[in-house]
Amino acid sequence: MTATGEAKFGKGCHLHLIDGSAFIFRAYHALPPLTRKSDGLPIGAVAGFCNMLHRYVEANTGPDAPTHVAVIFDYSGKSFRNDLYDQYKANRPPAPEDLVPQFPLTRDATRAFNIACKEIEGFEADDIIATLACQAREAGGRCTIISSDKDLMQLVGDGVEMLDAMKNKRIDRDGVIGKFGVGPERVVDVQALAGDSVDNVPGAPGIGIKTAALLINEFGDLETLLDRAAEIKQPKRRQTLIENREQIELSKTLVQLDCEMELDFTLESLEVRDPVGEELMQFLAEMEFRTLAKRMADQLGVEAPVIAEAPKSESAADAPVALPFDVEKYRHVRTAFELESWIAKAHKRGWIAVDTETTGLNEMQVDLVGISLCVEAGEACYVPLDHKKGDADDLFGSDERAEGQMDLNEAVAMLKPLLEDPAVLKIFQNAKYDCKIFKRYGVSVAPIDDTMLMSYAMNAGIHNHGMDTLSETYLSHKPISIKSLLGSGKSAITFDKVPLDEAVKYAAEDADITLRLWQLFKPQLHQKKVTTVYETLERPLVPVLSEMEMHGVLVDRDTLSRMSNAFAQKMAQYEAELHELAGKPFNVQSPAQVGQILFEDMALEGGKKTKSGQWSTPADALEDLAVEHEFPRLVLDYRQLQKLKSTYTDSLQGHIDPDSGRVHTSYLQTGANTGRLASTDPNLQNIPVRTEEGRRIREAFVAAPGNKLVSLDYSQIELRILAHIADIDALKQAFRDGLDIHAMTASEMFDVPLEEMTPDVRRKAKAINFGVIYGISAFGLARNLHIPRGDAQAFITRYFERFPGIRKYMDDTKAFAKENLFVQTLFGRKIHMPQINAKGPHAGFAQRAAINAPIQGTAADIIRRAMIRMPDAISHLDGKMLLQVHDELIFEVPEGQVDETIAVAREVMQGAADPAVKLDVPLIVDAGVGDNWADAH
DNA sequence: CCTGTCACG
DNA sequence: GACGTACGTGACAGGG
Repeated sequence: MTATGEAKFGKGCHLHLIDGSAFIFRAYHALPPLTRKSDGLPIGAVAGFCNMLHRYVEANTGPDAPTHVAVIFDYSGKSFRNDLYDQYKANRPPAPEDLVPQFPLTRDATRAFNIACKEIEGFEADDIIATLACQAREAGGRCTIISSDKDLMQLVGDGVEMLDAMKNKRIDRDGVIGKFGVGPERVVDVQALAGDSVDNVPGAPGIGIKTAALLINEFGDLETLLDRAAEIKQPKRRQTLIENREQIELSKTLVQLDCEMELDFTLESLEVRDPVGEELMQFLAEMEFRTLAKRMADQLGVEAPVIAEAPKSESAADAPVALPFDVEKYRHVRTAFELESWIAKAHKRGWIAVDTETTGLNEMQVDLVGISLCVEAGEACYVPLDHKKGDADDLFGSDERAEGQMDLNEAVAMLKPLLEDPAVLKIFQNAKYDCKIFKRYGVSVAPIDDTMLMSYAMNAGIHNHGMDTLSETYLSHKPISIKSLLGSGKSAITFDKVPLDEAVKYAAEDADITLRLWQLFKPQLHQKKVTTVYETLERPLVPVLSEMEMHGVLVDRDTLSRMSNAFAQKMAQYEAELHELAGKPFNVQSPAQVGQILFEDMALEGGKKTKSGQWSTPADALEDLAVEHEFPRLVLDYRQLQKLKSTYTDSLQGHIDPDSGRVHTSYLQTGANTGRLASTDPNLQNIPVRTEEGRRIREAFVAAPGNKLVSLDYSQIELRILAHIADIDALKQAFRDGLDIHAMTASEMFDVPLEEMTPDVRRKAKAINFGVIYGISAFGLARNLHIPRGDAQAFITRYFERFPGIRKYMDDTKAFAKENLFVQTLFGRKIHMPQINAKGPHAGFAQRAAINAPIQGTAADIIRRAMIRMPDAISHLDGKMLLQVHDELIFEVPEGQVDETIAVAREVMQGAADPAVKLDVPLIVDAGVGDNWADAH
């Protein structure tokens, strides 16, 4: 646009009138709830508004460019129409909270672009537009109204046209007739009759645009129609028009635009002006619109302003002011027709947040109850599929299906193509759970994103990653608690018994939250530099773990049952002996009672109390007493059996799935801050191995007939990583030479040649090696080795003399943690250490954790990489990866494929760091084979 | 629901 | 100078 000089508006002039409110609302709904980085001011609508203005200016430079332009706004508050009819626009919901502060900013934006900006108290934008359009027409010029508001159609004709900027469609006289069935001059008549539910214009009840147009065309105009209403043949219509004459006439005054307003400016003053570079830049800089500022600066040939990157904020206090949550807006999808529109929306958008509701938490057993979906923040639905009828009289509920539900199979069949569509991203909170459920219903969901894993990649060590925590921390919104729906304890119900209206709110909210978290987290992954961690270590692990868990491991119930009986017998025997020794019956399982007998009745020395004032009786304390007394020895033996029986032989039987006959653990991908997995329900990562009696429990973990269990484990992986990270030449060389690393350490420390090494010296060195990994302390080492603290300190001092690089690593790591509040693995995983600068007794704790985390975490990353590559690597074989125990992978393999599987899997594991990290030490994997886990290990 | 204890890497 | 300490997990029992 170029300035044309001051001249009278007239023939050859072309006025553009932009409906500002329409721009604002379109901008608001088109963009996510963006906020100004520096202070959290919502600016999404302003950003969209500016982009639209910019696009508008760009599009209007040709020969048909406007000579005059103005953006017209509604004056906030009531207009003269409210004086005529107090219900006018009364059912309009108030503007969204985060939009309100943006209204004045859009005026500023308009002025910054050097475009005339007009609003007048007591009038709506439409009236100003009408007045200006009429003036332009009378002066012999043209006028284009940029709006899609149908109220403005009454102005079209004689050089006035409308332009729907969204669809880039011009509306002329014919367009109006197409829409209203009458010419522009009669549009008010039709509107007066048809009314408008959006603006709350009453009109004539029962008469819509079609009928209104018919009547107006028959009678010519509204006044004639009302005067001759008695002639109308249809009795209903006749009666309506006669009875509602006053209301219809009022409606006409409401829809009739005012063309004769007094304006305090002239058409000429609206002449197109070029933007003033400095003013525009100042505004864009204030708003912190970097991209647009740069683009406009280039176009105008001025310097782009420097806009400082605001410090990244993480707490709820400066979280973005988002769209408020409104459970009333969530939809209950009852029919295939309705579901279809949500599916179409997802295809169009390219992503969808999904959440499943089920009858429980065990993915292998529970039934699907419903599915919630969300494509746009604040717009979510729930598709109930198998809810039961609530029945207040029946304590046990009813098995009858509730009304208002789609058929489950039909819904799943409709969703399957979407959930499997490689072009549509499916967003979950804890994807593994939902993917396993869908898998059981024949749907293989892909590709996925997972807000829980995103949070874990970004914030491990800062908070947990459950939906409640994430929602409260980042969205400042406390979700509906599942407890409030299900209750707790014995009287808890399952989700299929939850009334549909409550279920809709809860379930849809979960999908809404998931989508909003995703919108927030996705760009943050880059900012926090953990995209690679998320993309290569977290997301691809989901399908791998899903498959392992669903496959499960075969556990022999009879073996466990026999062991339980044997344990029970022995325990009864021990218990009798203990009661005898105590001289009275007591509960052996109660540490308090055991402590009382030991330290009060028997008056043994050295008893310590716990924080809560009870006698403390941990195993190592009893171990010391057991040297001289029978009672503590028996308590220890009893406790061991009790542990084995209750935690393993008894409870594992309860975890055998009745359908598969196998045990399906669940891995928590975000359970350990270091990157390790955790295993629950049951925990298969702590099956006994250290004692002979405990190890026999592993005999119950067996291979299916014709198969073997194969175990592959990394040898000394953490020490190898320490040697690499701390860059200790002697250790690295020892690993390259395949030496016994503990013996080598002992040799270095105690000046004993390798060939003269005694087991006891080696044992001490081994303890020190582990101590180093854990962030060694004299106290810890002393306790572990049962030696005086002074001796332990001497060992440590000696160790650091021999391996000064280790001390340097420890100091450097601590310093890095204190400076950055996190430490990192070799693969870029961040483990946050918020306590690292704490004073007092916590200080040492956090420092040792900081030393350990990069080592443990790097090992965890390596085995994750191996697991992610494993399914493809062994896809030509029939064996399956079943379990992971931190440095060990367990497979079930057909007998004939054992050797080949070991060869392939070993290769994958030993090469798992490549090519991302080139380790200075080799990774070595040991393998074992057997009919059960005890033999395979 | 919290604490103590103990199983694993 | 005293304090309290090996790192990371989960499950179970007892006891309020």
